[in-house]
Amino acid sequence: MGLTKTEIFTDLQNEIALFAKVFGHPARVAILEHLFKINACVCGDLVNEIGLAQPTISQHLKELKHLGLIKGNVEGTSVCYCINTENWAKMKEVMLKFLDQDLPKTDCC
Amino acid sequence: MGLTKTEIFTDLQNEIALFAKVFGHPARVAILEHLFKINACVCGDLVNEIGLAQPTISQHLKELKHLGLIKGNVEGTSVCYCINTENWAKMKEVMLKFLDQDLPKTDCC
DNA sequence: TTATTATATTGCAATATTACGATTAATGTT
DNA sequence: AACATTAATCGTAATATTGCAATATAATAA
Repeated sequence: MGLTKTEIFTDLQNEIALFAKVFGHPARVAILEHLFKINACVCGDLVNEIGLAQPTISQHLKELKHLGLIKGNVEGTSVCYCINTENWAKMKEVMLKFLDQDLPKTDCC
Repeated sequence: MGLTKTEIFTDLQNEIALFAKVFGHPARVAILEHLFKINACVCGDLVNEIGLAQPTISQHLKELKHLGLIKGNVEGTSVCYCINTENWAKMKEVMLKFLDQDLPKTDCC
């Protein structure tokens, strides 16, 4: 059906999946890495930086913004993007708790 | 097109996206959490534990196994699954490096 | 051998995602 | 006002994902 049955999972499980999903495309990974590298607002050059068409980048930015991981600020004709550090920290906390599970080294099978 | 242009991204960006993608579904998150909680091989009861049909669970397990995050061990008529701790640690390293980027608190926009 | 049990595979329908051309909207420039 | 620039939105085609019924496979039990 292509329709995820979110209702049978916990809120936390769905939240983890939503965050993970947004990282599940290399373009969005690249966008975020660029924003971290530049460490400032980036206006415009994301389309040049990543090799995808402008509407495609715009779509990826929308998803990142929708989850609150980046902020967009209108600056004249262009829009400047940067990491939303507060929300990034919140996301990180959730994801680290999930990833940081550990088991004794003894594999059972 | 629905076809991710992996060739324009770095290997690392694609690797991060692949790991993230597999976490991008709550059923797979739930399966992993269960395996960590039980802390042993789990035979059979994953279908009961998660509320999805057997073929669906089997498909999710296949994806997790394909990325090397879990192991399956045939035990009579059933198959027992557990976390592949080595590969989990490797994945964690990659993902932590990506998530653990930090910026000064001063938001630019 | 025949049945039983447990899991995998196949096939398919419904929905989601990715990508981009064309267009629109908003602002700045002349 | 007319034009230029930049980014968002719309529409659409191609592909991917999700979920499950039906079936196949594999091991054990009777």
